[in-house]
Amino acid sequence: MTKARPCSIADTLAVVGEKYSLLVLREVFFGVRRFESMVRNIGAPRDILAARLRRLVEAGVLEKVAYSDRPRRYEYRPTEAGLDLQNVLHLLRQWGDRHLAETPPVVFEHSCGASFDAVVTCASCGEAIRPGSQTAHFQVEGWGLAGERPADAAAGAQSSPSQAVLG
Amino acid sequence: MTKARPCSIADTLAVVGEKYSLLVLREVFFGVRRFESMVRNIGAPRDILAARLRRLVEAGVLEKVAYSDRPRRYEYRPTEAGLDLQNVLHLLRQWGDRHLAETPPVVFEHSCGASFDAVVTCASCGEAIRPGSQTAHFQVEGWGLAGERPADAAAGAQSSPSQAVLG
DNA sequence: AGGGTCGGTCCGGATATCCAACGCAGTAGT
DNA sequence: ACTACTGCGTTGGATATCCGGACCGACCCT
Repeated sequence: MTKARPCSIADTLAVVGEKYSLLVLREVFFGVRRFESMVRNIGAPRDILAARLRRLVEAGVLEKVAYSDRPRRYEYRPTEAGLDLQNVLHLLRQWGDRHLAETPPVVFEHSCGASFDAVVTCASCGEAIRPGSQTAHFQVEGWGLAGERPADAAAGAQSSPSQAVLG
Repeated sequence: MTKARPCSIADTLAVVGEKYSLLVLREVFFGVRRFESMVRNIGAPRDILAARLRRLVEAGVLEKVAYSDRPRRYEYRPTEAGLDLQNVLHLLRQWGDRHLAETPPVVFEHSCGASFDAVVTCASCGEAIRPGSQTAHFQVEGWGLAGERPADAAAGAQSSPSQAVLG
C-alpha cells in the first residue's frame, strides 16, 4: 500500500482488526481467558491464536496473568483499554442480529432488566447519533474531501475542504 | 478451523471483518464513493478493493449506482444496513483517539454543537452500558460457559451454564 | 510407567494479499 | 486521425498469511 488517510479507525484496526482478534475479545468478555478454551470456542489455529494474544498484550488490550506456577500457566485478562472495546462488540453483534437474519445465538439482558438494545448517543445532548447529524473536521493537510459528492452541484470549495457532513 | 461458537459477532465480521472493509465504509460515509478515490484514500491494492466492494454489495451493505452511462461508471452508496454500521466506526475511532495517543487526525462535531463524544446506552433505561451491567443468555446447546472463571470457587453449575455476567 | 492436560511452537501445503502492468471504453486536445 | 488521459477494473506472478496436525516440555494422576 502506498499512502493512506491518517485515521484513528485504521490505527485501531491495526490492533484489533486482524482475523480472530475481536473474537478473542468476545471470549475474554465472556470470561473465557485461557488458551485451550479459546482455541475451542473460536476455532482458530493455535499458532494464529498465540500470535493474536501476543499482539493484544503488546498493545495493552489484554494482560497476561499467571494463574499457576509449576506448571507455569497464564490467563489473559482485559485491561481498562480492553474493556473500552466491549461496546464495539455489542454493536457488531446487534448488527448481525438485525441484518444477518437468524435467531440470535446469544441474547443479552441489561442490568435494568430490559432485553438488550444498545443505542449510541451524544454525551452532550443525549440524542441518538444518526447519519447526517455529524460534521467531520479534517486536521491534516491534504486529507479533506476532494469534491465528487453524488448529486450536488460543483459546490464552491475546490481543494480538499476541511469539513463535511457525514452520511 | 474446526467448530466455533455460533455468534452474530463472527457472522458480522465475515461481512465487514476482512482487511480494508471497514475503511471502505469510512470513505463511503465521508462521501467518497468512487473506486479511484477509495484506492487513493485507503491505500489498498486495486484488486483487493474490487473484491471488498463486490462482497459488501453482495452482503447488502453497499449498493452500486450508475452515475454515468457512456462510459458506464458506478459509485457505491451505503444502504440502510450500511448506515447502521456507522456507529461501529465512531467507536473504533474514539478508541483509537483515546488509547493510541496521537492528536486525532479527524475531529467530529455533533449537530447539537458539541464536540463529538459517543456513549453507548441502554434503549430502555438510558443508562450507559458498562462492563458488568449485562447478562448473556446462551441459546445454543453446548456453547454456554464451561467454568474456569478466574478466582471464583468452582461454582455449582457443571456443564455449560446458559448464562453469565459479562466483564 | 502410561495417560492426560495445558500452553504453546514447528512444519509443509493451501489461500490470500500485494504490486505492477494491462485492457477497455470513452473524452479532450491538436 | 492520433495521442494522451481518466475511471474501473482484471491478470499474473511473487510474497505473506493461514491452516491443520504433529510435536514438545512441564506437570498431575493412577
